[in-house]
Amino acid sequence: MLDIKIIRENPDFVRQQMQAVQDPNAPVDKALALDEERRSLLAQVEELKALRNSESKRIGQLMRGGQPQQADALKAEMARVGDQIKEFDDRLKVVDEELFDAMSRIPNLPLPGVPVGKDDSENVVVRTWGAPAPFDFQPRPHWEIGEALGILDFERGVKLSGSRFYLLKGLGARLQRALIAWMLDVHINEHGYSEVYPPYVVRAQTLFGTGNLPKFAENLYHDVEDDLWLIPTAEVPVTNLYRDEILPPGSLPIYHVAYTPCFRREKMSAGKDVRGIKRGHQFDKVEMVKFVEPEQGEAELASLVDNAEDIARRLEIPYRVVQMCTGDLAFAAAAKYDIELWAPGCNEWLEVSSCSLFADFQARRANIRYRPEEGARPRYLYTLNGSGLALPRVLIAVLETYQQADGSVRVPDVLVPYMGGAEVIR
RNA sequence: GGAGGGAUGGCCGAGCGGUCUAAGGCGGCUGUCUUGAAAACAGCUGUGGCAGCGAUGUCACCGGGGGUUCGAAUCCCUCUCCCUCCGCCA
Repeated sequence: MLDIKIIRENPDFVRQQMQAVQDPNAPVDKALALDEERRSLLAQVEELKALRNSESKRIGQLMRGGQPQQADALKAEMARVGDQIKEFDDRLKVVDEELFDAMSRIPNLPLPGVPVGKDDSENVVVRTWGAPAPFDFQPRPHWEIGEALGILDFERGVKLSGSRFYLLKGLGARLQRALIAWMLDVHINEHGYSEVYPPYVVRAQTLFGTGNLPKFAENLYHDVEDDLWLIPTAEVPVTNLYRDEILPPGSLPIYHVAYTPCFRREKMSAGKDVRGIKRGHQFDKVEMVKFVEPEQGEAELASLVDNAEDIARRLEIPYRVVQMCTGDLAFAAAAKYDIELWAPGCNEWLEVSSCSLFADFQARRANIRYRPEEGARPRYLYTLNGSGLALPRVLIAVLETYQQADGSVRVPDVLVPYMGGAEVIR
């Protein structure tokens, strides 16, 4: 959610930015009109309420002073004022709701440095690390490698849960567990994050705080009986940790890392990426979330991206970093970088991390503030998050990068201690 | 799942229709005293909206929402959460 004051004071700038993010129909002008109506109504109803407050006090005095006639006359008068107040309040409630709805549908403004572009074709590759090692055989895609090794089972996954579910077995399951444990350890021990184990099901209000509801409800699994929702990413519970709080001076920055499964219905991407384990309804992810002071936003984004890249570097898998142009920015993001691992078997770059700076957009929505110093007024903080990294795709990249001519897969050096010493999956 | 009890300011806690502009205490800040500190004493100490350059004014907020009333922390309805006991359970 944007600050209405920004729109009020720079309407032309905001309209122009809506063009840049390819959301020309964002209800900016509607919000402006509602804001004006709201303030006008407020001024009127508050004047009436001030009158009612003072006169009600006087009624009390008259009654105690034994002047019930005067009190009754005043009561009748205030009853009429009360009716007027009710009319204004009813109208104000409607206007408030409409304004909130309009504001909820206006996307974040991109940072000044974000390249302008209409869609993903104008995203910018900002750097590439490593070079694909040459193969002296034809590298195979992970679904072939995994099935041949007996560590991936698609058919039984479908039997249990339907399409887009699969099983990892034996050293495949262990490899994923090793990746999770190792990635968490790197972020905790070397990047300064503290680990969080959050609930995997949350209430609607929590999803609203991160912007997943109401706009993206169709991508979420929903338990109707208890009205709980399965999380689509750890970003949801972790960002909401400090919802409706004012963090005391000295709290920031806060870095959290969490491993959770993620659940997505993927109705919007039906038919895409059906092969392999690239896009399932359930996947695992290690997620980094930061709460920082506004002044540190961009520097924190840079270090967040580097923390994610570090995982790829340590795995010795070539990757590239792509900056989203204005037209491809997510709804809530002010700036966003993706990290893509090279997968030689499927012959494509796999998005394994998405690192975003939200500025105060989420903080405003979730009402997360901090007090810069003792006695100072609370300010909205800045939130950031990034995958570090998303699992099935890292698994794909490992299997395809480390595959050998005989169909076996070498275990990356950093993971061997987490694999009970196993150096090769065969 | 059953029965009962609760939710008030940073914390504890009073308040049960009008001086609530929320008692009192703790904590915090400032000042007096002191070489300094402690103690004592005095004052200050929530969040947000709107109007204003500002001083300031005004409104709202006692778990959330709705209602009764001239007037609600206080009465009524409803939801959420917490606690205690019983049952069940990894």
